[in-house]
Amino acid sequence: MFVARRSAIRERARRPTDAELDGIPWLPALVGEARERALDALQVGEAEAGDYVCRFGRPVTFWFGLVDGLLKMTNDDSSGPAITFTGVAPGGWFGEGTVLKHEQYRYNIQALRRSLIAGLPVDTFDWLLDHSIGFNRFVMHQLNERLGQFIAAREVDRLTSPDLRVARNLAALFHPLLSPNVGGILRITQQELAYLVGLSRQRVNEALRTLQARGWIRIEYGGLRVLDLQALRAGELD
DNA sequence: TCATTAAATTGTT
DNA sequence: AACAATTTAATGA
Repeated sequence: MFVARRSAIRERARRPTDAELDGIPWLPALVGEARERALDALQVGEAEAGDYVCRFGRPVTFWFGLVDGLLKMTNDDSSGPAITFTGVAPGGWFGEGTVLKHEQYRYNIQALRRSLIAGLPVDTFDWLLDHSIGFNRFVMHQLNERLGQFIAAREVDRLTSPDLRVARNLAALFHPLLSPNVGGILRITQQELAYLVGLSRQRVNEALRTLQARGWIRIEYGGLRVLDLQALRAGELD
């Protein structure tokens, strides 16, 4: 329903299971009718690596969240090279800005690996905004945090040290509020991280070893473990 | 459950 | 970019 490969739409949306619902961080904030409406309207769909969840210029149909997998948010690459803005880890929801204004999507969301996407239709989103204080609180908090993210991203872009850029990007992926479900371990390959940060895999590999030597992370097969989130977010090297 | 094989990921040049 | 080494996943007895 809402996952497209190239231009073909694949129709495979279904109702979320209980386990998948547990991965939706704003659901506990809803009570009564609001909760019922949300449960009734929520859909989930699979996205293969490389699939687009939403594309630049398309009309807004859903507010999206990531249940499992990894996504990246990029700009429109029709007039230049693609630039990755940020990664989305499980538990993260995105697009509320454009959903609020009923505009077109201003970016692409692409799956970096097989992912499970949840979608809330815009009309349900609107209704919840009008009727649920808990929902408003979540969205407002989310907007505020995202603003902080973009300000921080400008600092990260200025960093000359690849090691620090990798560190800050990891910290962003681990953001506890936008990604509440990533407790301690982040399953991301060095190749994926390279795409995300905009460095070669070799350089990312080297950076990760530096960070590991510092005791900030521990490299594991197919992912890594964050040992010192505070250092990744603000720590200095040398 | 274990051994074998294929696939994915990491480490190096 | 290519290659080798390592780890995981899949398969079948």
